[in-house]
Amino acid sequence: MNKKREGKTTSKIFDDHDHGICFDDAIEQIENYFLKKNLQFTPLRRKVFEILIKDHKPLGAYEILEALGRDGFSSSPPIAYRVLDFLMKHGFVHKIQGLNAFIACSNPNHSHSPAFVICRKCEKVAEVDERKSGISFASPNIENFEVEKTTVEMTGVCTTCSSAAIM
Amino acid sequence: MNKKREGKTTSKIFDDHDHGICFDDAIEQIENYFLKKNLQFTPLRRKVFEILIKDHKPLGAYEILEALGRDGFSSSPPIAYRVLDFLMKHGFVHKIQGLNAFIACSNPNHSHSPAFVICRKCEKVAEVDERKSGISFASPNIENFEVEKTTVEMTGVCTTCSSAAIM
DNA sequence: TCATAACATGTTATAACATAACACCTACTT
DNA sequence: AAGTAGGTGTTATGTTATAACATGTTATGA
Repeated sequence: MNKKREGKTTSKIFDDHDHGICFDDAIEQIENYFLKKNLQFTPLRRKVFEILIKDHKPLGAYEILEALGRDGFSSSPPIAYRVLDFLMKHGFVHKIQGLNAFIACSNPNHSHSPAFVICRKCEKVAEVDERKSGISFASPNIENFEVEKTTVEMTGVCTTCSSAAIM
Repeated sequence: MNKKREGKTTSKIFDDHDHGICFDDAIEQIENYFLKKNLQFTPLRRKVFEILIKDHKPLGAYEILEALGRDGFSSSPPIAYRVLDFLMKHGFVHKIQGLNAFIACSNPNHSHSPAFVICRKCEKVAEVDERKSGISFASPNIENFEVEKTTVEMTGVCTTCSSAAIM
């Protein structure tokens, strides 16, 4: 999965991080959140979240179902969609519309209007912070329209892919 | 379809316009473009574009297929998807990811990275101009990542809907 | 003019994504 | 105990999209 670690320039935005820390942090965060809000962090919900945070890339609902099946859970479609809806509602999972796929949230504030950068070659996805990325959205209020949710997805090619291939 | 035209405040962004002018303009524009680029504006392509620009709201591929069928065209799925892909490639149609639907472009410069405002109640969609709307995207270049296409969709409730209903 | 290449459309079948509807179980409440 | 709410399981089906191949049409050039 991480074939290109030797020497090549890598895009900052897709930089690796310590999966161990990332994973543990994320689990702790979600546990605290559920505790505080008096929500059930059931084995199924935990497993779905773990599957997503482990892979750290967007997974289709049916991929998640396969993983669930391998781990002894039921794997009929509603199982995945229900849990995903629930986790999305609380900001721990986001849907990447352009890929019909789901990704664990990597943002500690659980924005409900994240922005994503998607490499159309390796399908890696990065959740970007407004500030850091240089992207900026003006007020979410557009002339009498109340914006509840903003979907922002930037598709292109990451440096690793563009430098590695003949295009 | 346009039940609320009497007196209520309407959201500027969804303001009505002269469909006749809009339609004619759009057809003329696309004709000119195809001519200039030496592309074929075939009856099928024309019809699909007309269906979209007439309705002036996002239509699902299968809705377009029904309309095609009613007008004597073939209505098997690939027909619609192929034409839609073609029209999208040239910027005359956009896909609204959040609705799995397609809409004719209302922007004369055929941006390939438009922004949309979507009312989740009436499902009206407006294509907004960066400048006018107060939305702004910074450079499409994010640290070594070449952005090719940006999807921006803002979902919420328009004034007409929020003032009309009990929510 | 006929071969051919490129493009456009037609058709069948199927893949991929998502939800409706109902059943059952558990935990908590009154 | 009966009632309610939340969570999961299951079957069936609905919706969206594409693969693969067949046929037609137009432009080009030998």
